[in-house]
Amino acid sequence: MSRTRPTIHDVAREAGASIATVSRALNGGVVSAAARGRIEAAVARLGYRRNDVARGLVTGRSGLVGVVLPDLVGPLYAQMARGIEDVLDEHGMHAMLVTDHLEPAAERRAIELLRARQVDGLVLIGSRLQTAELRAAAGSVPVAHVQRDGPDDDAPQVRLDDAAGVRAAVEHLVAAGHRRIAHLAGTRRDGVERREAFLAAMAEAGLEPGPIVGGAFTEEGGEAAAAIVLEDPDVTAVFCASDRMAVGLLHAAHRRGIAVPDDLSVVGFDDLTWARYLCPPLTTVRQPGREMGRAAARLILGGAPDPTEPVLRVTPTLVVRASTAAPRSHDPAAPPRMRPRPAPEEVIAPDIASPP
Amino acid sequence: MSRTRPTIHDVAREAGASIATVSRALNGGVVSAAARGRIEAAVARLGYRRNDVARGLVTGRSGLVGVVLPDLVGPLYAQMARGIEDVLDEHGMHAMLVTDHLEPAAERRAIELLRARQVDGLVLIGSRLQTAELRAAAGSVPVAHVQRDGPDDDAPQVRLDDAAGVRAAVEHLVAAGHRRIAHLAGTRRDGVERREAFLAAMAEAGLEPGPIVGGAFTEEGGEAAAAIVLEDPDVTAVFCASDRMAVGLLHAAHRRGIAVPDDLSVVGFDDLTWARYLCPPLTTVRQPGREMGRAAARLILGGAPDPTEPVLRVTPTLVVRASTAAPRSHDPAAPPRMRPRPAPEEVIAPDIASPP
DNA sequence: CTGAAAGCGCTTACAG
DNA sequence: CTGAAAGCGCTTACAG
Repeated sequence: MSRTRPTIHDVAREAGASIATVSRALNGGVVSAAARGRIEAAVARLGYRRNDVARGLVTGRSGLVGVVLPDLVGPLYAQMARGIEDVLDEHGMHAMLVTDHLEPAAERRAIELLRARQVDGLVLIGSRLQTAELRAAAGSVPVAHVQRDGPDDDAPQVRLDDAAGVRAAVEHLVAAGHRRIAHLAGTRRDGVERREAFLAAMAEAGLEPGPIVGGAFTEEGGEAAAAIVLEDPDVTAVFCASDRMAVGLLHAAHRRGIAVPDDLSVVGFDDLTWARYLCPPLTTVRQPGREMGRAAARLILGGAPDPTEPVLRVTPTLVVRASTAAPRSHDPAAPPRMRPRPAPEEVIAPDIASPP
Repeated sequence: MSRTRPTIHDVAREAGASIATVSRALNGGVVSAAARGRIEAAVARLGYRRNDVARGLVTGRSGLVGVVLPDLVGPLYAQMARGIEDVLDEHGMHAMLVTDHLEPAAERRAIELLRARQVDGLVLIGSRLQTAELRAAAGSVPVAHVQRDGPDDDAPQVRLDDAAGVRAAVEHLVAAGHRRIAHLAGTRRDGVERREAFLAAMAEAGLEPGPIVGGAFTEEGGEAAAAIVLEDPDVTAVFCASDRMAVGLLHAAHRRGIAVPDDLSVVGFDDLTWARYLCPPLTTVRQPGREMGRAAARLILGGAPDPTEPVLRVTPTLVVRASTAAPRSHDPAAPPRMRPRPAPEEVIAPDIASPP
């Protein structure tokens, strides 16, 4: 049992062939049946495995696609990564994932690190880099974007059809009878696009938009924005630019004794895995992360992108659950809308002793 | 603008030095200040980046740790991955993540793929492989396990102190006044260990264990198991081996009109990110995934493991939320426990047309 | 402090 | 069908 792993030379010696012949046998080249047999036997006997790093050095292809994404813990990006892996797998390639936590400096570092590892392509999720910064970091490595946050250029990208999703959400609320609809808007690029789509959809419905409050795409952002929106007593529905903001809104509403959906209808955006478990289960626009990942991987593998239309749009789906309903009729005799409840308690046990 | 990336030879020529000197300059070796200056200028001018693949070939170290994990979409494993990256980062190393979706064949493939990429170590999360299978696949690459599902051997591993978590959960329920406590048990190894810990904790409390039903660690598994457990009218509390099972139980209880926590207290296990958003927010045992990942990475980087005690135990925390309360007193005049409610509706909009 | 040379483990024309 | 040779981009003793 040698300490060091067998190389192609060991196989060649064991099989009585040259390393060139072993290499050909290993890669499906033309080799006599006899030689192939001896080589396969030697490989098995030695437990030989090809060193893909050395191979990549000479072929100039690593078989790796670098993926930089904000994080893995939010289910959406993880689903995108899964979609990328789906199609890479079909091509015998693999993904190398690096997170940047939405920091441009970290994104640049991630790209350079991936480049140093000789990735054959790069999928950037939610990239914030400008065209020039990106060119400097990625050099000549092919890049495909998913829901790019920075400005477009001719790099191929897949985007959600945000406008279609927003329109479906607004139409759903309008059809239910809502007239004054507020919006919790995100400050990132897709948040801005959703906000514009919200305004367009409201105009299309012949309605004045309700209050619009911007914030981070997070629970806290949603809670802060909700505090403002809920001041307006005529608002009967809120469209949130993300599920996480919707959670914050749900909290704020609960705290103020506003019942969802009886007093207030709420629509989210993304359909994160837990959206169906919320209280009440959230009506939301589903972002098909896995498919978006698949599409991006195909853009990378597909070779030259179509320069006339580098944007591939993916269509979202409205999922109707229990957080939306018809507005309560404006009966002045109806019970007051605000009846404060205590905040939900959460206690973390100070300590659990391990057994000694 | 050359089509091909500059190599160390280009830098050497540009700087009027040998590639050996350039290499030393790049790696912090002894180099005259003058040479260093010329080399740095040349690197900047050419936009040179070291090829880490070539470097790895000669140094025999890739700077990569392979991580194989069940999936990325469940937040727990993603958190473990994040913890691994935390400490790898501190050492200038990186993780390469491959998912196996709980399939042993996929796990073996993942390990071999990672080995072909010359990873310097392997972190296996929830590995199901036997000692011999693992040895065959991993060869001489150092391995550290997290919550290994297969049998132990002398490979270093980090495990949750499942028993301590279970004990805290049971003590919490007993202290609240519960006497008949059921258990939804998982069938994986940690599920079995939690089940045994449940029996031990009940015995310690001087109580008969309530019904114990096994199932998969999933929402469906929980729902199926719940159907059986809820047949027992004396059960006032259920301890679930995972949060996902608890979700299934919550659904089943809701469908039967059993109020949580008024009629039934529920405790989960894991504290997945959304556990706090459940209806009601779930009391659960928090599994510190990120810390477990950190610990595993340290095990890999730390060199020789301690063969006398290869298991590193991590302590969980009980998080008390709103799904547990004192049992309702057994007043025969109390309203009946069962009042069926309609299942929550979920409708997926058939289609959203994209703009043409 | 510096450079020529060997070598990491492979693939790929090029002759035979 | 097969092998000797060159080379992928780097690092590292070894002399100087």
